[in-house]
Amino acid sequence: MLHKTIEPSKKDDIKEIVKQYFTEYLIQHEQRKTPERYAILDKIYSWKGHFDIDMLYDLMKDDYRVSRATLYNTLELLKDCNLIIKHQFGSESTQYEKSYNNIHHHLICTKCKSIKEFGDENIKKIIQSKPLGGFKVINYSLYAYGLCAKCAKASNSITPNKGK
Amino acid sequence: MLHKTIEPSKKDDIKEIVKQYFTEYLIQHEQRKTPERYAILDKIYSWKGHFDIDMLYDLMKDDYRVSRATLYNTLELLKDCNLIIKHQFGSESTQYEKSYNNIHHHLICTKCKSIKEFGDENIKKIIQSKPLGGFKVINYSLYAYGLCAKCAKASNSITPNKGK
DNA sequence: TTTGTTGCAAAACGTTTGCAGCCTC
DNA sequence: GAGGCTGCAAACGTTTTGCAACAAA
Repeated sequence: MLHKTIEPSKKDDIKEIVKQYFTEYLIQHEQRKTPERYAILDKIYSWKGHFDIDMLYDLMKDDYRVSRATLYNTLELLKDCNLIIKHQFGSESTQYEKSYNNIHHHLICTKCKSIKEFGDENIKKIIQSKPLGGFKVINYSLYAYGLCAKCAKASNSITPNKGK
Repeated sequence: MLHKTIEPSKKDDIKEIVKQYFTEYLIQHEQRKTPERYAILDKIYSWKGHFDIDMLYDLMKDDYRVSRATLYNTLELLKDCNLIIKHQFGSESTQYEKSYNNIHHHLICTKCKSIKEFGDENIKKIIQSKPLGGFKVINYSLYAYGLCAKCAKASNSITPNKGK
C-alpha cells in the first residue's frame, strides 16, 4: 500500500522508478508505450510543484512538442495509475502535481486564497492502520480550509466556533 | 478552530446555527442579506450528500426560483465562509456539499471511479494539535486514491510498492 | 436614494471529440 | 498490417460576464 518514501540520497532514482512503474501499468492495461507519454512523465517528474496544462505545454515545447489533447490524455492516464494528483484550488485552472514520493497537504486560506503546503507522517499512519473496508490506499491528499496567519490577525473574523 | 460537532439530538438546530453564522459573515463582509441567499443555504442544509449546480437548480425551482448565476455567486460565498465544500471527482461536474457538522473523507477508486465516504476523528486531533504556522483550520477534507475492495481483488494490478 | 444583487442571455474558457495520418506492436 | 495514438480544429458544456431592473440598507 501507499507510495514508498525514498531517502534523499536516492532521489535521482525516482524518475527511473516511476518510468518503470508507468511501463508496467501500460503493459497491464494494454496501452502503447509512446515517446510522447514518456516525455510527459519525465517533464512532470523534473518539475517541482504545481502546474497546469498550459504551463506543461510551454515547458515541453522546447523539448518534445505534444498537442494539448495528448497532454490531457496522458495526464488522465497518470492520474489513474496514481503517479500524479489533480487539484482544483479556488477558481484557478486545474492544477496537477507529481505524487510519487511527494505526499503532502495543503492549507487554503478562504480569505486571501493563498495556498501553503504541509506534511504529516501521522496521517499516513492513521490511513495505513484503518481497515477502510478493503480499500487499498495508494495515494492521498488533505485540504485544510481556514485563515492563514496574516488573515486571521487582520480580521477578527467570525468562525463557526466564535465565542467558544 | 474547526467546526463544532453537534450531538444528534441537536441536529435540528444546525440550520439555525448556519443561518446565524452566514448572517454574521454577510454583515462582516458588508454584503446584503437577500432572500435568495438564505433560500439557497436552507436548501443545501436540507440535502444530505453531494449535489451539483443543476441538481440544486432543480431542487430549488419549486420552492424559491433563483437563476444559475445567483447559485454560482452564492455557492462561492458559502465556500468562502466555510459552510460548504467543493469537490471535483473525476470528470463529473463540480460537486458541492454542506460542511458544517459534516466532516468526512473520500475513498476514490482510480479503476472503477467509485467514491466511498469515511470518517475519522483521529485526523481531526492531528490537525488540531499541529501548529501549522498560525493557520486557523476551520474545515478540511481528505481524498484517498487507490483501489476499492472489488477492483483490488479483480486485478492483481501493480502498485508503486509491488514486490515489496 | 444609493448601490449591491439578481436574472437573463451572450461570451469566454477549459476540456473533449472526430477524423486523417502515423507509429507501436 | 492492424489498430491504438497523435495533432488539429471544431464542438461541447460549464462558468463567467455585461447590462437593465430591482430591492436591501
